Amino acid sequence: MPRGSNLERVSAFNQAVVLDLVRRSESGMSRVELIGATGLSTQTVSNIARRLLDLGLILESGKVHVPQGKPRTTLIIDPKSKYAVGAHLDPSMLTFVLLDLAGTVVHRKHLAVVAVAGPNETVARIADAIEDLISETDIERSRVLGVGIAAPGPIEFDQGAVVGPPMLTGWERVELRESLGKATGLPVFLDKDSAAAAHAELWVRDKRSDQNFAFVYLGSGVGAAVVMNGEVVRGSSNNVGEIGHFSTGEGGRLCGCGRKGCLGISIMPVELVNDGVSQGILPGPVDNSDLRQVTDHFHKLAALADAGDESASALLEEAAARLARAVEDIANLLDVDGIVFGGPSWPPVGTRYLEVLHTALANRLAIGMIHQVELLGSVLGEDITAVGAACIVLDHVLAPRSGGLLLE
Amino acid sequence: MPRGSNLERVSAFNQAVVLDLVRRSESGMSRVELIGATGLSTQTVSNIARRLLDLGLILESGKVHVPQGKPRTTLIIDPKSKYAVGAHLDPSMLTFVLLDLAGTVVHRKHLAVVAVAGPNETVARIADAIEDLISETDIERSRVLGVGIAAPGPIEFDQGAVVGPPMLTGWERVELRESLGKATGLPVFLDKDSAAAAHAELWVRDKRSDQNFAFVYLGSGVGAAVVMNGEVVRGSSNNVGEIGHFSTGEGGRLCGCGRKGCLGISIMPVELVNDGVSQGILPGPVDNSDLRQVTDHFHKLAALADAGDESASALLEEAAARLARAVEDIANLLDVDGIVFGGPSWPPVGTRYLEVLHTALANRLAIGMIHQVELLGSVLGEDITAVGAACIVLDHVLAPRSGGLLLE
DNA sequence: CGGGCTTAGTCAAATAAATTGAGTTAGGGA
DNA sequence: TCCCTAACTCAATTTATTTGACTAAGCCCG
Repeated sequence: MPRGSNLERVSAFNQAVVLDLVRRSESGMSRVELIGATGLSTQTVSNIARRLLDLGLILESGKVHVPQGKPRTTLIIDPKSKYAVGAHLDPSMLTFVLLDLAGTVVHRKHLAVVAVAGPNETVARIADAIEDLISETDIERSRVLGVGIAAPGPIEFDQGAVVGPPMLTGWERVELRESLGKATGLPVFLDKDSAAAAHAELWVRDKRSDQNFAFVYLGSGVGAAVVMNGEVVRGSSNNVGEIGHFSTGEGGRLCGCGRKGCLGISIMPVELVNDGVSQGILPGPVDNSDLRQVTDHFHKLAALADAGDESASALLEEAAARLARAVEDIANLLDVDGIVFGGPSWPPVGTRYLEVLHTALANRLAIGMIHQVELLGSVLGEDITAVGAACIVLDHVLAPRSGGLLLE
Repeated sequence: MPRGSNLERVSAFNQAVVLDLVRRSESGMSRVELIGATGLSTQTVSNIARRLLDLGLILESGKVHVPQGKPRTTLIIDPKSKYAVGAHLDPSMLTFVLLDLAGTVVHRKHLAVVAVAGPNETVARIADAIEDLISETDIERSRVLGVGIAAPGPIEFDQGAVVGPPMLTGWERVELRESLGKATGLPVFLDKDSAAAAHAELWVRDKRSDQNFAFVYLGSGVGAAVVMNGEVVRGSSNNVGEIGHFSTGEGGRLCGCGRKGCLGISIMPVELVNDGVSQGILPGPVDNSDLRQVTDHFHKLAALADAGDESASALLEEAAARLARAVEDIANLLDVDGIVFGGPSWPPVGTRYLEVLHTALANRLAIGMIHQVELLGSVLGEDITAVGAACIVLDHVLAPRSGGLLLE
């Protein structure tokens, strides 16, 4: 439904715009700079600054001397005013981070996933971990805005439920948002791991409203997220980016879906590790259900390749080539100005994959004649998903969204 | 840049929202209905309605009697108040339509493309055709808001230039917007054929802000457009949807890019026709550069298949199967709630393709367990692109865009 | 070292939008 | 005919941004 807007919305939106600018600026912003950046009048910015100061969200820090005239008063975010918890429910590991308003990780925590534990028990363990995470710092609980939790897709966003991630047995339709909300007493935001990672990336990169990129997420499986005009695209059910069965051209491993060369099966760590074992590159056997062990072996495989093992390199390069084919299609379809790669499985193989990607995609992109398409590894490491989950909370509460102006 | 908003913007936006609702409603809307649909207050809607009446854009038509109380006054768009020209620059044909504000085609015109004529001469012919299109009706020129022109991608949107469509020789970097603007004295909007078609589809379908669909455009080649939240996604350079080299799995024709089974080469009419000729299904030879002839033969091929010719059917079904593979990937990536097919080459093969698509994609979509993904043929026929080009003009001038609330 | 200049930012009044509440209009039913 | 309801409008109020006058804080220069 196309809905109207009103003054209250405008006010809230403008305040969010200003707060967001201050929050994202490395070293604070003066009121004049905000005027330039927002297009708002002097007085409006002055009023909004006053309001945010009263709310305790921002602080007046030093002054910046300009060649002439009165020095500018720098406004900075008060990092200690609000916090957000981010959790990453990965089949191989549970990660928790506590972020302050400036986006700094204040505290973090890891927990092993107990495969036999059912959802109920796991939710209780997550709630306990979050409780510990907060209490181990001296932060007042009331300053915590909420909990963001990232899980493998697909998800039922409206119900806040995990539907049945391939690697988590017994997790068919678990209403994570409600149960975790009850257990913690905090607002809970559930989202896909890839979408969370894209939020983290969006936070780290320059915030420009004209940002268009796809985020390719490598974890136990593969997923993607799409960022258009500086916002993570949500799709009709918040399940954008299910690229596990993307076609990667001819040949390849036989996928469970009955076809060959699906992207997921071509680059999943567990598959590469199994091939590595059967080719005698890695020591075996590997228990495929023990994802911690798979991850370790995957790191070993990458290390071997880096050390010059030809067979290990060949395995990884075949995977990267298939990834390149999928990325080419994604870039051509979406007309992005960059593809960012990240996720738990990215760091060990990132450098190698990027080389293959650059070579494979040179002159391959349809929009190549109009503009460049950058290929980048995320600067964020293995915590990216949990950090992103916390960013979702911060963004939801604080950030200006284009739809935020509309009524209802 | 994240920019603020102000009251003036809100006012203009709300007015656009109301006008858009009235324009899209089949039989008009009363003020109360508008209040419900927009979330605005009684008085605001009353004021906006007054303003639009004064501008002559809407009319008070009849009254609707409700069980009790004062009857509702129906507001309808005044179709004759404004018009827009839509042009479709296709390698095989030039199409022109004149749309009124209600979206009805008031007048249309076709022109053969003269292959040997260069861009300059063609632009002059287009301008003449537009002049004729308007003057052949008794519509005042001042009521024409502008000209939308759809061309095969990729395009340079900022310069309003066609870059070099595969089928139009001599059209490297032609600044169509400027030259046509000078020739006609009207504002010109250049866009990709697939994006234009998506605009037309968006106009015809229920306008719901939660619309998410991909439009697959079959013309001389293949393209796509993406609609998210009721808006056509523009990408970083307005070149979303270059899916000509999408991978469609194993095998297939050898593409000019050196790989097999690219989507474009797999379903382009010219390729299917050539195969039809070489297999003796169609009479030959066919001059591949004469796209009118190719189109005719393509229709013949479809007719043969419909008449029961096994070889013709096999050709088309192989093409449809490859299209299905690409569509699966697109749907999974974008989490759309539907895929709409259309474009000049769609009508003859639509029914047949849809059957194949339905069968091929049943149980194939990752989001299938969350929600249905509809596969639909566009109800708009061969004029869809030209109509869409005109819709772009109307939308640009009249429709509320989420970004329209922001300053600058 | 004080006046002039420039830039940053605030106070107060004006403006413009939506909202609120009272009042009017137009029908149906008892 | 009177009462009730729903649709709509008029007038006053609220709330946001904007505009214009003013203050604050530094530098330059005579």
